[in-house]
Amino acid sequence: MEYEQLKLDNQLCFRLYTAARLTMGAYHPYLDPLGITYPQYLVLLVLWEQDKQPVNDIAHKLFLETNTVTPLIQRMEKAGLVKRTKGKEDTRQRIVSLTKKGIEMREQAKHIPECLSADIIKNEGSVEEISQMIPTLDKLIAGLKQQLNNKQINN
Amino acid sequence: MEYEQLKLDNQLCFRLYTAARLTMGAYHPYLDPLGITYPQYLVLLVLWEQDKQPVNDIAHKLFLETNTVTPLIQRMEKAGLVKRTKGKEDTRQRIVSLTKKGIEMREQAKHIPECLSADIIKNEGSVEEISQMIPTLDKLIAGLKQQLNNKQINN
DNA sequence: TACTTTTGCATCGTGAACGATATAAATAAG
DNA sequence: CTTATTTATATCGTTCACGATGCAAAAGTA
Repeated sequence: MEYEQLKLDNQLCFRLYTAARLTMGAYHPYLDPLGITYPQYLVLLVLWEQDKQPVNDIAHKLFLETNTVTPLIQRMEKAGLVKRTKGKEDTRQRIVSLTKKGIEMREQAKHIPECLSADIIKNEGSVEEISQMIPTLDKLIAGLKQQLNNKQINN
Repeated sequence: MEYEQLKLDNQLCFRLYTAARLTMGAYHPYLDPLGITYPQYLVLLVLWEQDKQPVNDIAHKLFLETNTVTPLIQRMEKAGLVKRTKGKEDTRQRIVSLTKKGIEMREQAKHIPECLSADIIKNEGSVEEISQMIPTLDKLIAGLKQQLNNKQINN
C-alpha cells in the first residue's frame, strides 16, 4: 500500500482537469456556430459585463497571464470581434473594446448557459448537486491564487 | 437582467477550468525537479498501476484522444521514461512500458500527493470539503463522457 | 533632473489538446 | 478469398497556457 496515494482514482486534480476539458467540449456545439473558442467566449463574457478594458484587467479576471491573453485577443481582433486602442492616461495599456459584431454576439450567446444546464441535466441529473461545488471551487481557486502570489513575492 | 446568466460569476465551467489550471500549477514545484509535466505525470500514474499498456488504453483511462497521447508519449520516450514496442497479437498496437528511469521515478514521486494535500490545507483549510466534490465530479465526468459517446455514434 | 525600478504588453519557444486526415493492420461482409 | 469496414496509431494545423525574455512607458528614488 506504499504507493496507494499515487493511484489515479485518488487524485482530485485529475478530476478537475478532466471535468474542465469535457465541460469545455460540451460548449463546442454552441460556440462553433459563432466561430469562437471557449477562452474567447470567456473574454467576451468579461467585455459584455464591462466594455473597454485593458488587457491586464481581462487577464486578471480570468486568472490568466497576459502572454496568454494577448495573442488570444489578437486572434479575436483578426476575427473582427474586438478592437484595441492605446490607453489615454497610460499609453502602455491596450484598451480592448467590442466591435459591433462583438456586441451583437451577446444576443446569439444569450441562451448558451441554459443550454448547457439542460445538457448536464439530461445526462448527469441534478444541476443542484453540481452547483453546490461552486463555493468550494471558489475557495480552492482563491487559496491557490494566494499561494501563487506568495511565491512570486519570494522571487 | 436579460443577460444575467452570461455573467462570469455564474459559470461553473469557468471555475472548473480555473481550478484545474491553478491546481496543475501547484504541482510545478514537485514535477519540475523530476523533469516532467502534469500530463506526463498522469501517464506515469497509469503505467505505475499497470505496466505495458497500448496507447489506446492509456488515452482511455485519461479521457484523452490518442492524438494527444501519442506525441506526449513520444516526448516521454525521448526523455528516457518509457519505451514503445509493437504489439505481438495485434501489430497495430504500440505497447508502452516503463524504463528503469520511469520505474525509479515512482519512488521520487511517492510523496507528491501528500505534499499537495498539505499545500491545499495551508491555504484553503479543509481537504475534506474539497474531497466531497469527488463523487459529484465523477458523476459529471461520466455524464459528459456519455454525451460525447452518443454524439460520435450519430456521426 | 537623472537614474533605477516597476509595470503593461508583446514575442518566442515548448508542451499540451483536439479536429481532420492518413495509413496500415485486423476484422467483417460478400 | 476478395472487398469493405473498422480499429490503432500517427501526422498536421490551430489554439491555448505559460515560463522566459524584451521593450517602452510610468513611477519611484537620489
